[in-house]
Amino acid sequence: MQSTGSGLEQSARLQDELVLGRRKLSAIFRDSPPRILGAGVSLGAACSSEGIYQLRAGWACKLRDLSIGRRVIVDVYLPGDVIGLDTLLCTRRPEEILTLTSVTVEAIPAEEVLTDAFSDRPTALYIAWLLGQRQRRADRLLAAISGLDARGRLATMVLDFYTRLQRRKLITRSEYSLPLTQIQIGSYLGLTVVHVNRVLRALREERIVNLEKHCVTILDLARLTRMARDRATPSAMRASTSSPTENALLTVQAAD
Amino acid sequence: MQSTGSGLEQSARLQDELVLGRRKLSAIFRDSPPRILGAGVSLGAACSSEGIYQLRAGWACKLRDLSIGRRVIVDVYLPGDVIGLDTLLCTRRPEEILTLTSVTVEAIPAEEVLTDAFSDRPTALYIAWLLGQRQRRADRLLAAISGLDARGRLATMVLDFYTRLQRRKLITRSEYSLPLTQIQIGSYLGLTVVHVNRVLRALREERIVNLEKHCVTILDLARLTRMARDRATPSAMRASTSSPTENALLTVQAAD
DNA sequence: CGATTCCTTGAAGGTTGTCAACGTTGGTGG
DNA sequence: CCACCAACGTTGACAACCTTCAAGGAATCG
Repeated sequence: MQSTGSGLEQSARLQDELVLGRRKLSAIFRDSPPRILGAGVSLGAACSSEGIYQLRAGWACKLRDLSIGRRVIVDVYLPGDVIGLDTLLCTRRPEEILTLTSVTVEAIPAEEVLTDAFSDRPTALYIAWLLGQRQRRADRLLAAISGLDARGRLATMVLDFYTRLQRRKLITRSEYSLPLTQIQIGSYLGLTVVHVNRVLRALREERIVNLEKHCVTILDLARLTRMARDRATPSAMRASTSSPTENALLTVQAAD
Repeated sequence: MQSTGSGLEQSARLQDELVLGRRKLSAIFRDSPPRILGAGVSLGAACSSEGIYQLRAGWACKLRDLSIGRRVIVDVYLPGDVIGLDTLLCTRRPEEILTLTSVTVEAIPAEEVLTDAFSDRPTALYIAWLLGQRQRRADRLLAAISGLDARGRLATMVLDFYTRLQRRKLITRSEYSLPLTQIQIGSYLGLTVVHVNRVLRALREERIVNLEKHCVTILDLARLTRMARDRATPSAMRASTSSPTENALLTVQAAD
């Protein structure tokens, strides 16, 4: 607000409201009986009614068709994630969610979300926050696929799941279970199975990260982080000494 | 849904509410004086207060850092688009929006969005719809970059802007102005300038699409659409005759 | 145990990136 | 008006990365 000094106070109130919204949404979720589904089934087919879901246990992913017969994984959901908010208000194209493991989910029918959740300000705010969070995940993945090579993408993925699991207190050590097959990893990162396999072997031999039998062990967090940031290009150091003509996007930014 | 017959009626009411929400949000936007900015400036720097924006004219894009010195374009905004909703509730990391042309924008300060917009149900619904729309844009781009070669990505981009402009009645013929430089196109599609240039020349020579001097002319819509769907792989036709062992993601889907 | 999927590895080839150089454009100031 | 400069566009040669194709081994499930 324009009234000076209220910034911090408002920010704290926003936090409180978001926490309240989360509690309220969780309460609605708990009203529905939790369902248990096997691995490799479609959420839409399993739960007849449209709506949103929350994973209580297990992993799932969102698929998107490229053409007939070709589909890509565009998002991966971990325990605790809320699924389906982004397509709730989209009339056409029902989203396709696939379970990666056996899962337990709670669901809220679409109508109930519209009537109950959006009428309540804190809940609506929390939903918007969840949507923003999913968007940031998508942007991060997009940037990784668009700008990094296979090693960088794999490093990004491993670190992303690592931090998300850690933030939810689902792991403590630098080791976690990754239910994706190599085929699915390839579909998620825009690579072929063959190449995923090769790069994983290289990372294991270099003792950076071990990914075997659906189990990830981070061996060298520092190098892994560096790989997810920089591209392994020999000319990277030349950037500092490069002539006054630099990258355009950089230049425009520098003009700021 | 479970109450018979009310499905259609509810869906119609939802549409009405979204239209109402759009009108209300537009009204708030119009309360602010429109600003005119030059090309290549940061929205955040130009408008001191945090908040959301609506483009009335001109193009802009959202940048994301990969590492120091490397940034990619993760979204492109056209006239009419609302910007900044996804980071509104994200405390850290102010987003970086860059104008691609000179633009006129209207802004709503963050506090005002939180107090006014979210307290009103239709407006909150419309904001959620906008967030979902942006998410679908991101997913589409992600799928294209992850699964298509350079030709397919360029085709997807050209078609995407085409349909978005058309839907807003900003163009009628199959021709529009594209303010992105080839460098920026590369940054958006995960390609280098050199390669973007080569592929554009090929597409021009094949009389599929002409992209020159920031002006796009679609010459063969059918082939362009096909390129954005399928990957130009000689083995694509083998899929139909391929052995019982198909792609895993396909199989899981077929099991549904 | 068979069957299916997944994992693994090699060889070959295509797509894309890198490097380097030059042409083009648009803006600025002498 | 022209020279100059910076950013952008264009092209060629070469290398790196990644995919495709093929085949065999390992794991999983009924």
